[in-house]
Amino acid sequence: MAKLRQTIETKRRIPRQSRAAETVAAILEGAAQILETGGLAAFTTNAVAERAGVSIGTLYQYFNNKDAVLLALARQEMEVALADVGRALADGGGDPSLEGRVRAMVRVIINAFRGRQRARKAVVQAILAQGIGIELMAPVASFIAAAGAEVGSGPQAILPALSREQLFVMSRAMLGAIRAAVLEEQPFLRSRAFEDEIVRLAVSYLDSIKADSGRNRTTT
Amino acid sequence: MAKLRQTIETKRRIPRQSRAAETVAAILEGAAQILETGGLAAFTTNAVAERAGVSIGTLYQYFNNKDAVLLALARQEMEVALADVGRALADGGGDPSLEGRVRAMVRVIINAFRGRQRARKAVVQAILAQGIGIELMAPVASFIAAAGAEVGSGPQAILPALSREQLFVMSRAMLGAIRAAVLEEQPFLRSRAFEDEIVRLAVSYLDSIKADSGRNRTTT
Amino acid sequence: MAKLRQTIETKRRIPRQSRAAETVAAILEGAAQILETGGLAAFTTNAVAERAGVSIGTLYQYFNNKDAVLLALARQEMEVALADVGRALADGGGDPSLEGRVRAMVRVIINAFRGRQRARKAVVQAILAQGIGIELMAPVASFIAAAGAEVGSGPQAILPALSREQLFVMSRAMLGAIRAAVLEEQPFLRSRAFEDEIVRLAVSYLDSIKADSGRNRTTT
Amino acid sequence: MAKLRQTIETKRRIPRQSRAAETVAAILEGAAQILETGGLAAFTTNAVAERAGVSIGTLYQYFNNKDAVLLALARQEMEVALADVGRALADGGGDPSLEGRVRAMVRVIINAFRGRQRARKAVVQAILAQGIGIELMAPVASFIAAAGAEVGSGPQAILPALSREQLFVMSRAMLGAIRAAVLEEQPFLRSRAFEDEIVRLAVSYLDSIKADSGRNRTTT
DNA sequence: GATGAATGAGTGTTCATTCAT
DNA sequence: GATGAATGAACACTCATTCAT
Repeated sequence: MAKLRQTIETKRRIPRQSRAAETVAAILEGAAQILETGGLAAFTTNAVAERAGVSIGTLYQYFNNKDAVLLALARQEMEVALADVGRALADGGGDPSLEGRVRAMVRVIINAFRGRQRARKAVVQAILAQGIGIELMAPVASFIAAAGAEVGSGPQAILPALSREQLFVMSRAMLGAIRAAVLEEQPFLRSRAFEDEIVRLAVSYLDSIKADSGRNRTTT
Repeated sequence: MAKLRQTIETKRRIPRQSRAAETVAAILEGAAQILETGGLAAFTTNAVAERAGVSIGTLYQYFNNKDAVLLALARQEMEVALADVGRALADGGGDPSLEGRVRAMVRVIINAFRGRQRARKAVVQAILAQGIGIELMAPVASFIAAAGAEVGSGPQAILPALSREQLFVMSRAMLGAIRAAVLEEQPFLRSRAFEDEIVRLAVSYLDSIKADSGRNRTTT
Repeated sequence: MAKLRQTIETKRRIPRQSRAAETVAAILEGAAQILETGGLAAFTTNAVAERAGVSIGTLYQYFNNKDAVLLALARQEMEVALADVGRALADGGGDPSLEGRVRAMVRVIINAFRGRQRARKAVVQAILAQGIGIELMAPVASFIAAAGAEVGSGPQAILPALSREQLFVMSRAMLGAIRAAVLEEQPFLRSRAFEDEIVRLAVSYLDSIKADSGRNRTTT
Repeated sequence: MAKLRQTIETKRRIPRQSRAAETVAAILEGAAQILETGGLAAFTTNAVAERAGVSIGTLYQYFNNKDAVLLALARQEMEVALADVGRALADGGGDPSLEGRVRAMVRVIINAFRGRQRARKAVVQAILAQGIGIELMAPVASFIAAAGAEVGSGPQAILPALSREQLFVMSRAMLGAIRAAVLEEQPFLRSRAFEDEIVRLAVSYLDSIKADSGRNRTTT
């Protein structure tokens, strides 16, 4: 990390050829594996290159510096997670009620944190350690905001539009509770009781907002 | 950090004499200042020793390794924060209602994270980066649990006893949201709107539990 | 060399103790030996440290970076050379005439270039490769200027004050010719004939200036 | 540069075809531009190839290694400079007197060093950094020697034949002074005053030789 | 012939830790 | 007990060079 001279710029080489694309994929996979196995402490460029089966020079042909690898990995994971959450919110896994959708999302998030736990943890930490976190979170936030708005609009308009702070509190509270359970390796992580409480947290919060909103509107 | 060869063991020297205690305090203060000024990247043992006004050799006379310094700092901060939270929950800062107590606690936590923001952020990250986080969080969790139980019991029993999962979800959700705001350096961290939403989160959740509990009891 | 972040600043540690002074001396001696043996290409910090009999860490405790070592070596050599030239100019080695003084200086310079030829060459090149050359040359130039003025003043005022360009041309012409003979390993380097020609170059040039000066003054 | 394993040998490919010749020219032009823009530090084979608009593989098809490119560039520049000096000495730019010819030559040399100053500086340094300098200088020296002899002989024999040492001292003194002005980036490089002094240096030296020579011949 | 992806030895530099004084 | 000079393993990163396509 040290003194990263060239921050997030263009990658040294834009992979046009299929071989190059494979190489990039291999490096990211190697990076994830290293993080998973040894955490951030083991995440050295040489280790990543070796695990990826490429030379250190090749790694640097595609990534400006160590952080760029981490950042790319973070983006990749983000996108996958976002798509999953999006699907969950869209249909609720068969139960289109507010509770159904929230419950589907909770399951997705728990599972997201289960695979490659350490890798994700390391990525999150590393990202936050720099200023980049906020930038990366932006799409997540706007996505959830959009999804929230969607849930809250339509014919039976379940929800009013959420404020910036409300969006933040709800998303971070849920994520925080789930992440803590994962990191602390709580035995009830996969239990129905835990899932119920997360859902209760979200639904009761949204209900409270709706109630307030209604009161404000009909104050006549 | 690197290859920390000796994990958390016994400190080399237990400060019994006043001068020794002062030295330890100076080192921890130096550590906090370094973290505050330059973040985790600037946190080197040599820098800490210099800022503390002691030699590097002296630092190693009181701390086994770099991590031990970080850990000691984390413990120190924890204890202070815990005492503050305890006081807040006990009286609600003048408003003994449930909402009053929750609001008082939220303020305390936010403020706890506010002073020396960067130092705390760095401590949190560093602690999480190792396995130590869970161990350190344990007393906090149990404290909040105990406090929660206290709030929920007694003469006017505002709350039913919370289940293990409920205590976990509530405490971690609140802490998670606040911590995220700190780590992401959200501008609304100190705003009334943010505080309101945290309070809403906690109160609506507890209300929901109470409602359920009532229904279960008086099956009507 | 690469991206020297901190240019010429304060050394990391100012050697106060005798041991430290010895270490610095050992490093500079090691640097000179490495340059002498393998030229600039062999001049790596690790090689210097090893030759000096210290660890690489110790080297960096006294020098900010690779260039700082080179610069310190250059300064050291400069000072020695300057003192020698100064003595030669002062007394002419027994012959206080202009020619006597110039001849004494020529001998000193030839000898200066003979010892550790490659080391000096490398130092000069390295110094010039950066912007530092001019800065370093400044004291040399002013010294020669002062010496020249001294030679040219006094009772029998042999010389008028030299202009900036005249000082430059005379010093560089002499140095250039001698250096070329050294670098090209000319067989006549130590011959009387060569010395005579260098002296002729200097003396005839100075005479020409004196003649011009006289003409300008007495134009009535 | 590093460990140049294969020194100056035969080029891999002698450009016989026009396209090949163009490629070589493009590479040398690219090399000059890179040196001019970023100095020796920026002079990497990849950078040169890219600037030249060819692939790195193609560069290595025409040049054995990095140094070969530098050497070829140096030779090219030398030849041009030599031709210019020859013309200057031949006619003196209209003033066929000794001073006229010398002045014409000085101007040519200064101008030779002026265009693409940084590129030339880098070439000179790089060349000197290896043992190649002497080899390359040889033709220059012998050329000037021949020219000097020519000036000093013939019908109106302005000069006696110069000795080996005299030729050496005169040519190297002039070149040395000019080169130093270029390398040190002296502001007066293009000034009339500087040119005057170089001319004075050469003419006064030659006059001194002539005077001596006359004295020796006509002991009177 | 040309390409450019891949290589990997090598370099400068940091910093946790030790131990002689 | 305190000091701080010394240590050296480890790391991020570069770039000359090769060779399969």
